[in-house]
Amino acid sequence: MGITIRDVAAAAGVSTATVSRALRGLPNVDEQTRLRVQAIAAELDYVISPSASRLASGRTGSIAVLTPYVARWFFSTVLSGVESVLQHSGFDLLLLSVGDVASGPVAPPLAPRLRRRVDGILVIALPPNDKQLNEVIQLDIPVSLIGVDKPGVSSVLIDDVDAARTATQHLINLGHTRIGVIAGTPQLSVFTAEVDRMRGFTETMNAANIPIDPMLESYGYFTITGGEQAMTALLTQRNRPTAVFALSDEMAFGAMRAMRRHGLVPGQDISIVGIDGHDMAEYFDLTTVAQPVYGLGRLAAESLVEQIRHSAVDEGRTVHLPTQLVVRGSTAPLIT
Amino acid sequence: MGITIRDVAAAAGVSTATVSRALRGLPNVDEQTRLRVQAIAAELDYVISPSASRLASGRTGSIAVLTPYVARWFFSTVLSGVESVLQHSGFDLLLLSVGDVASGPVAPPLAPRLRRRVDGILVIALPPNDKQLNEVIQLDIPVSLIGVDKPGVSSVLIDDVDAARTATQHLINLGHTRIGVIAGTPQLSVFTAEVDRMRGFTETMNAANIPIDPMLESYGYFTITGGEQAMTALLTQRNRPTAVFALSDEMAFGAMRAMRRHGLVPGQDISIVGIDGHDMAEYFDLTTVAQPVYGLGRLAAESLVEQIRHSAVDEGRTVHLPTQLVVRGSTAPLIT
DNA sequence: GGATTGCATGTAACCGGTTCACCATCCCCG
DNA sequence: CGGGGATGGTGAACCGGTTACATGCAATCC
Repeated sequence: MGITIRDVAAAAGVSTATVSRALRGLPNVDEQTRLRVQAIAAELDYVISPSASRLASGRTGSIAVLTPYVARWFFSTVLSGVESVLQHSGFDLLLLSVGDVASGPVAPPLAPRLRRRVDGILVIALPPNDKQLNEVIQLDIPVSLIGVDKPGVSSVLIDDVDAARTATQHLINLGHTRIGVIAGTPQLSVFTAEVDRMRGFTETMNAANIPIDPMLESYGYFTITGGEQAMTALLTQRNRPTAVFALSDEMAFGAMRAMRRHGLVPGQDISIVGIDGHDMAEYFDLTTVAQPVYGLGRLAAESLVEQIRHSAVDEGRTVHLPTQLVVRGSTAPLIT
Repeated sequence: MGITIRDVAAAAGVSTATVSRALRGLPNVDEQTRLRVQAIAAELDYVISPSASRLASGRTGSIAVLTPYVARWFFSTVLSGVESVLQHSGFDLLLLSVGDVASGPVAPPLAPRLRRRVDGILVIALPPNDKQLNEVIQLDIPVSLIGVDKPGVSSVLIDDVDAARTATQHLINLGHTRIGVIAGTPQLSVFTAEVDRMRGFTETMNAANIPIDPMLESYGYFTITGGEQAMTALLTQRNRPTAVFALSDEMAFGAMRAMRRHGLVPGQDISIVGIDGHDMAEYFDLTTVAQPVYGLGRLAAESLVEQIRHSAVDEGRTVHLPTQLVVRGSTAPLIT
């Protein structure tokens, strides 16, 4: 039903081979011819058939984005960055949600949904030992990870140790010594970010010769309500912290709410700092170590596209993007 | 390089035609044969080539989702619902962001990115007269809208007039008569939701014989900071409202912040109600008329898939999903 | 001046499925 | 027992591009 390349070729008085070359900007086409072909293609409202092109060339022109959540801030923001790049790259963006938590009881297996279907895969923050992630890596398609690190696979993320160091040092610089921490889970999860952020905290405390009170460690499971409960636990200590480092902004939000419930004003009675640079952090006046989430997505997409275009086997390069301490009202000097 | 249907056919001792039918569950295949073919296909780790299949069949097996924003709550939540359906439907989900605001100065034209490329299109909350939306509708591909209404195009959304009625009536029932409203824009935008919600407000006020004070109408442009400014404007009136209806939850969040800045406690000093059922509404203890955002995405995806499968020309059906008033601490009876 | 090189273009064999026309059985029934 | 239908299966012509190879021709080289 549609216009085919043969129609264009006939109208232009050339062969289909020439049309194909002309429209794709390949060399060895006379500039005059190219212009004529382009003009006729436009006039005929010709659109190349992706299926035919893919079948013949073996390239799919698509990149898959795998994410455990579609609607959560971090993930959707990364996705947004990815999309902004792919939009102009000529690659189609296939969105797949994965992971146990995601929709539906049992997600269909990934391999058939990816093989012969995409030229590259971007994975957002799947734990480095995730079963599905390993499945994807076996596929022998270029893969780039976002927000996690895994040996042998290229990835884009922040230096989480450093980010935690910055946050902790900020509290120390303000004169705090009784510093609580809202971690993720009691037994450090397999997640690199969590492990690294805890390490940054510990290292910095040690370097400053400040004792870490195990009673001031609480767990917020990276959710708002978790953070609220964790802070509540900290507040019921006989000897409260004067400052708290939350491993993520969302947990910090919850913590701030807990403070208010207890009649405390964040930044005034207790200082709190988070990590992430969440959209709402400004609204909450939360001091945070911001990571360029959108930028992570952009950079990962850009480098994957390059990798595919040049079929460069950029295997395993890890790129760290810089973070930035954003000081707001939730942290203040210790009043003695 | 990959295994082709011919390999499977050879191994099973049948023709490619039979393999094709067997694997796709078409009739006229002996059950024994089907099982044998399936077993061999599995054993050979055969994956059908989508490009070849698409080229031959003319079906693309893909659905495009067009959205002006990827990372905003409403849009990403709808997207999540859509994804949860498509994941099990066998359709690939192509994500395209569109609209002026989106990434990049000039978005590439849509038609070439959609024609011959998708079997159906889902559009999230594009204004009904949007240029790109009209462009998409011209394409003669099944289209379903989410969150907006447009004559002749099927759509899934809530009854915005009714939602606003519910919110307003809730305030009236609590005894309030001096009711402010935080609208979107001064000149009602082309957006149906905005127009309808204002209508619901006006109608309900009129029905209750409560005068609408033009001084108590303010504009928040559907953003948090906009809502904050709008509320600030209302608070600087000589005669403050005792209750405020915000057309969206995000504007309500901003409004609540403005209240706190003025030393007022939402629900105690001034009641406020929003519309949306935003994720954070519970956190803010905001009374709201919740819409099933995730469900909108699911339903739209399901009906589009059905439409494509049966090539039913379900032209123009509008489905309204129910909303629910969720009463929280931000609204309370008027204290006289 | 004949051979070589380089460029623009044409020819046609793919890519890997889908599907239509057609055939062979086998069964049922008058 | 012969004809009419199902049923299960085959062969091959597509689908619409891409690309290796061949060709023609003018410019360049020794």
